[in-house]
Amino acid sequence: MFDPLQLHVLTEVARTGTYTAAAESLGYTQPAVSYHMRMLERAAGTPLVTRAGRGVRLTHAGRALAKQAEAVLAALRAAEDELAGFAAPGGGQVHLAAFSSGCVSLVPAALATLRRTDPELEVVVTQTECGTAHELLLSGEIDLAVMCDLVHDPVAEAAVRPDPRLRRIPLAEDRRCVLLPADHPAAASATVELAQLAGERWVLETQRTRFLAACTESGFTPRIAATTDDQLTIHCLVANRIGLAVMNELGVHAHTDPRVVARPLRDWPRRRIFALLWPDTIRVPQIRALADALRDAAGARSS
Amino acid sequence: MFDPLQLHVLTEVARTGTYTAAAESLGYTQPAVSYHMRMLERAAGTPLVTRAGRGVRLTHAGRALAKQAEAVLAALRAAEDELAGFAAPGGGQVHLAAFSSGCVSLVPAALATLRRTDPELEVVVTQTECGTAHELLLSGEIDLAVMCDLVHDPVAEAAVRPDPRLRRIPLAEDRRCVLLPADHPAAASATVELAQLAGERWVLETQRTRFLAACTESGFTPRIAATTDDQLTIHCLVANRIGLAVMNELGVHAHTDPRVVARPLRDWPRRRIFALLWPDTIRVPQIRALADALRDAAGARSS
DNA sequence: GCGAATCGATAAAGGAGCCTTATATTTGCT
DNA sequence: AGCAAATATAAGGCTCCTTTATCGATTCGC
Repeated sequence: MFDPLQLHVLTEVARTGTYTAAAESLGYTQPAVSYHMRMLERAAGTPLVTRAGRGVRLTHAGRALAKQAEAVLAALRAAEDELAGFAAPGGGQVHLAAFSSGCVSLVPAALATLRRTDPELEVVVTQTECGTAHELLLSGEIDLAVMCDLVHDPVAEAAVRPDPRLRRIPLAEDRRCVLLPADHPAAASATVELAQLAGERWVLETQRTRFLAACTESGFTPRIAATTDDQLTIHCLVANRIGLAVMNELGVHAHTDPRVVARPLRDWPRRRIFALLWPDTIRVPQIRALADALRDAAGARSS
Repeated sequence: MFDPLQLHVLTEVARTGTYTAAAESLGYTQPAVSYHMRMLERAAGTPLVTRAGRGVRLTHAGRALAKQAEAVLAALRAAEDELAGFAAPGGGQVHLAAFSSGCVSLVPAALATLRRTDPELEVVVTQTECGTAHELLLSGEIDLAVMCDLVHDPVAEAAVRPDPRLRRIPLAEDRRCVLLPADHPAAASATVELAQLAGERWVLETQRTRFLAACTESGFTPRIAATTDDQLTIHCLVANRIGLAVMNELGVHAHTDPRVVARPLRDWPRRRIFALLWPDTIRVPQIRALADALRDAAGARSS
């Protein structure tokens, strides 16, 4: 395998026509060029230059190799150019996957922070379920996953047990909230209890087994006013007093209607939000910056 | 500039997934791979791998660089492949230019020799006048020129005065011959004198000033039977007794008709045939082989 | 033609880089 | 918990690279 440094020397010799000029152009001394050309000729197995009066002439083999050398050096420059994007302080790419609620709250906040601190950093965001985010992290397609686990939820808990080799960065705890009109009596207290709201009408998502079970535990059966899975629709229905709703705390902040407030449910299992990554990748500045921004975003939200 | 050895290490790490396997594949020890990857990361300015349990994982920068590394290594392999043709013992190319008479005599003989001694060597032959061959040699487009100078010919001598930096390899001395039927009385002697042939009819080339002047010196004016510049036509005309002809010794051997013989003219200026090349290029095996073959061909012809 | 200047070749010495052996540390599997 | 496997680190030895100094060859100007 040819040494690209020597190939560079060859191209300079070809360009300038003398060893001395090539040496000056390369910042070397003339004997260094002489040495490298000799080594290159030994590697090539054939003379590459011949003395011609004061300077040197390239042989046919020398001209052919010089031409190939240009291609090699161009490929090396291309590699350097591409890596310059990664190595640039604050630049580069980082790949992130997050579940839906995280995408509308933590991720935008973190990206807003990064826009100030690392304006050149490009974050590639993918919205997926927690299970596929975990897969993507294992396969290396993403650098960081924002996930959640549902404490005491036997179904979901089995799905998102993270690989023990991965590192968790706790971000926030997500409380289940009741969405209710701002002038509702229960809005007066900081938290609410399900039993207080036994007589209300409800706007529910399709996935409602946990909620119904909790109502049963509290001794009532909820009256259903509407069913929708769209978070924004739920907000509007509550604002127009169609009924109350339950929603994850993270989703609450995505849409702020003055007529609607959210009050956490007391004694409800909390959802833990955390980032997941390979332990050593925190050394990569881009990943570190994103992880820090996520932590900041979560901290600002919880305060 | 990245070290291609380290880029090779990177591609092997990417392929195998572990340093140990990459080291074995490369014939190194594991610490050597570890060292090179560390150096490569320092050159790249960003982490390229992260530990993932027992093995390592490439970062996005690492994967990008590995991809570029493939291109660099491919370019290096291409350079090696191309040079293999030049470095192969006996293979490669050599570029030659020769004047017309040389092309039909010395060059074919030399190439026949090379076909035996260096069957893989490719000789690129260009037929040019001596002046342009000299130019091509100076510009480096050819490696070797077969030329002639006309002793005592003031016109031609000025045109082909070779650059003093070039080296001459004498090949042969070319005598001017008379072409005559085999049963002609003058064919009995080894050489002929122009005065013997005062009564003959002649087949002449367009360029005939030298010959006419010589006839005048010998005291007669030749009778012209035909005029042509084609060497083969001249041969045929002589064979069919249309007339006699004068021809350079080199051209005589291009066509052997049993009815025709050539006899050198006495007291006629000789043409010196020589090869011209840059002094150091004789180190190149291909050029050396061709020069030797030309010398052999000239020696065999003169004997 | 002859001397000065320029260019390449070579030798020796100092230093940097690279590979190895040996050992420690981390991780995964049973 | 303990063994196996993989990476990280340290130190030694060897090679390669660059420089300084000098010589030989060639060119160009007077």
